[in-house]
Amino acid sequence: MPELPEIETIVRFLKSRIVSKTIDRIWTNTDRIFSDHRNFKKIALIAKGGCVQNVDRWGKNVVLFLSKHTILIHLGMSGKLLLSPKSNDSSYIRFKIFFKDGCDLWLHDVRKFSKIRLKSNQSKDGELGADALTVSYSDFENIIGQRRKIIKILLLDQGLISGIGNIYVDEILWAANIHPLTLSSDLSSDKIQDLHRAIKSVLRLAIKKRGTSFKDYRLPDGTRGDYYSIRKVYQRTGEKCFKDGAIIQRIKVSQRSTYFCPEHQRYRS
DNA sequence: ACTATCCCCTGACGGC
DNA sequence: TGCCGTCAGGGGATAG
Repeated sequence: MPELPEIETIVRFLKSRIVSKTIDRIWTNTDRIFSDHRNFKKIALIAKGGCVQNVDRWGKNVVLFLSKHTILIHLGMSGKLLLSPKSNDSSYIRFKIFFKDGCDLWLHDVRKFSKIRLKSNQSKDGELGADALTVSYSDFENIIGQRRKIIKILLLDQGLISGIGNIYVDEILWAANIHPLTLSSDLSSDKIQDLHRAIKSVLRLAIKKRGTSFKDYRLPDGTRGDYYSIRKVYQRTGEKCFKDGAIIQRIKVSQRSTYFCPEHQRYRS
C-alpha cells in the first residue's frame, strides 16, 4: 500500500499528536506481524511506560522513537494506522498502542502483510538505501550509473533508493519520459537529471495531496488522500496520455502491473 | 550478484 | 448463485 507520500502524511499527522505521550501498554492478536514473532513480549515490556520522543519516516516505515529503543511499523499492502477511532468495529485490527492519557493508536490490516520491528537506538539500520525525497543528485547519479539494471526495478529496490513503490514509480517514469524497461546504464546524464527531478516533483505533489486512496489507504483520522484523481498513468490503461494523446498501455515488469505511454516513453530512446 | 517464481493473506470484481 | 481466475500502494525466501 503505502509508499513514501502516504507514510510521510501519516508521520506528519501523528507527530503533532502523539509526541510526548506515554505508552501504557500494547496489544496484539496477530503474532506474525512481529518480524521475530516471539518478539511481542519483549516489545511489550520495553514499550510499557515509554515516552514517544519523536515520530519519523524511514523509507516506507513509520518510526516511533522511545528513549532507548525504536519501533518500526511497516504497513505492507493494506495496513493503516488509526488514531483513537470512533468506530468500535474491531475486525482486522492487529495491534494497538494504548497511551496513558486514554488516546490509542490502532493498526488495521486486512492482509496481514504489516511488520513491526524493534531495534535499540544504538544498532545501525543498514538495510535502507538513500531516501527518495532527499537523495542528492550526485548520490543518485552514483546509484544509477554504476548499475545495469531495469530502471523500474532499480527504483523499487528499497536497498538502493527507499520510499518509491508501484504507483509513484510509474508516475515518475511518465514524468521523466522514460520507458520502464530501460536499462539504467543506457540513461544519459541528462536523462538521469530528468529522473532525479521527476522523483522530487512527483513525490512532493503526492505529499501535498496527502497520498493516494484508491483502496485501503487512509490518514489516521480516516480521511482520504487526493492524489488518485490527478494521477497521470497509474491504472489508466486504454485512456489517453495527457502529454500526447497516445493510449496508455499496461505491461508486467517483475510481476507488477506497469503503466506507460508508448509515445513519449519509447523503449531504448 | 542477478533473475524468475512462489508465497504470505483477504476481498473485490468480471466472466461463464 | 457459485466457481474460477485475476488483481491489489509490499517484501522475503528460494532456486537456478
